[in-house]
Amino acid sequence: MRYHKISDETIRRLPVYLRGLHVLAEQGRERISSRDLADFLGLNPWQIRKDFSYFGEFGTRGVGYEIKTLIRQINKILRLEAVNKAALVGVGNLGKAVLAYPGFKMYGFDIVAAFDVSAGKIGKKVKNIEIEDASRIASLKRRNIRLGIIAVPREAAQETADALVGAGVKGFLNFSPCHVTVPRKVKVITIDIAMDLARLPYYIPAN
Amino acid sequence: MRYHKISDETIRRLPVYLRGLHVLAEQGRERISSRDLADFLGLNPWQIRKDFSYFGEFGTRGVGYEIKTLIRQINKILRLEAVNKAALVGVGNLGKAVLAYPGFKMYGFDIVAAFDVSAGKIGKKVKNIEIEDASRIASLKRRNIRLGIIAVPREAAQETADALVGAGVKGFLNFSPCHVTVPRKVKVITIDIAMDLARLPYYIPAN
DNA sequence: CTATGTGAATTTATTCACAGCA
DNA sequence: TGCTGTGAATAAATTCACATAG
Repeated sequence: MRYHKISDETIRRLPVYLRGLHVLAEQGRERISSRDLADFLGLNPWQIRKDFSYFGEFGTRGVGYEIKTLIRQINKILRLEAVNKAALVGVGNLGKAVLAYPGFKMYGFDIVAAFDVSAGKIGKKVKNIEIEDASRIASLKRRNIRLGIIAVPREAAQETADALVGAGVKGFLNFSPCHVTVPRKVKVITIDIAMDLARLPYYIPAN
Repeated sequence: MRYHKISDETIRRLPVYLRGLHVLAEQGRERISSRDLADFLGLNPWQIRKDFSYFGEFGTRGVGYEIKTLIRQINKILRLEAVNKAALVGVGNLGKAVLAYPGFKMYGFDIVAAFDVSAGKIGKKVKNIEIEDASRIASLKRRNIRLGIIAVPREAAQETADALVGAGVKGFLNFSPCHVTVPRKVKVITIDIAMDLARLPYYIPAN
């Protein structure tokens, strides 16, 4: 294997592989071929082999890939080996759903703090996490929390992002439907569920 | 302008443009240049001009684009001109957040039905929508609902997808963390919020 | 004989650079 | 002069095809 910078598209697919591999591991499966994995994930075998080849040779010719090895390697590439602590800002409907979402654990995420501006929510507990005043976001720095999740109304998104960046947060998921400006070094991934729905009618025949 | 099949990447960006243009329109702005729009959205001007050029010439050289015209044209391309009715399956935490999410209205979506399997939920109302028994999904056919949103646990995702397809649903958002198999003609867009969070640590410097 | 790993070919997407219109 | 619209150039991603290892 030669050196390659792993492309963003490959990085985007790694969690997809990881998700599928975890399901297969739970089912007690130990090995899988690129073809079977492709069928399971709805992708194609070349893509999978090419992606895997970017970060090493883990398969056995004539046999396939060992699932545990793959999981370990992908976790390593994505830096998911240690637990990643994250903070949520905005405990509305979406924020609560995020707190309750069971899927983060598989990737080693732990949401350990939650903030809101509403006096009615501050001090209450949701999923065993006490909601703190959003003005205390700065405390994330000494708590060594480097990931954030923004689930506030659009108008408050930029100031929330600024506060998180000020608190030393290095990357966050932004559920607010707008672009937020951050320093070059900070990574933002924006999710807008309505936007994804919005391109569905395009793909549907007129009648 | 010559004929071009509009690429999937361009289609993916159209809702982003739409979202920004709506905000600008609300602010009372009437015209905008590709450069200013690019700054506002965190994209670059060439991309925007190229994308717009795929479906017509709407700008005025030396001036820019009229916001209302752009909104109308993008809505037309994405088939968002008429109201699109949608049905939700799975009224858990995420499902409730989806029902309460205000962002769908901008794109002309109206969630008009909700289903769940839990006896404790059936018959109750959430956001003015009565939760129906999931076994009644077939009724979507005569109600002429062609879009679905799946927010059920992974184990139930495939059977839910099958039920929706059986009820004539042509496309759906899948929030369940797995691939679902559907006929060629049906479009599925999968959103897994944990997967997006999972690629964040990769982009964050080790320390 | 099977399934990986990977250069090469192809396709697709982005960026550039500038002609042309207001 | 300012900004659009778009071919051409570049870059990136996907797909193929097959040599190679077990």
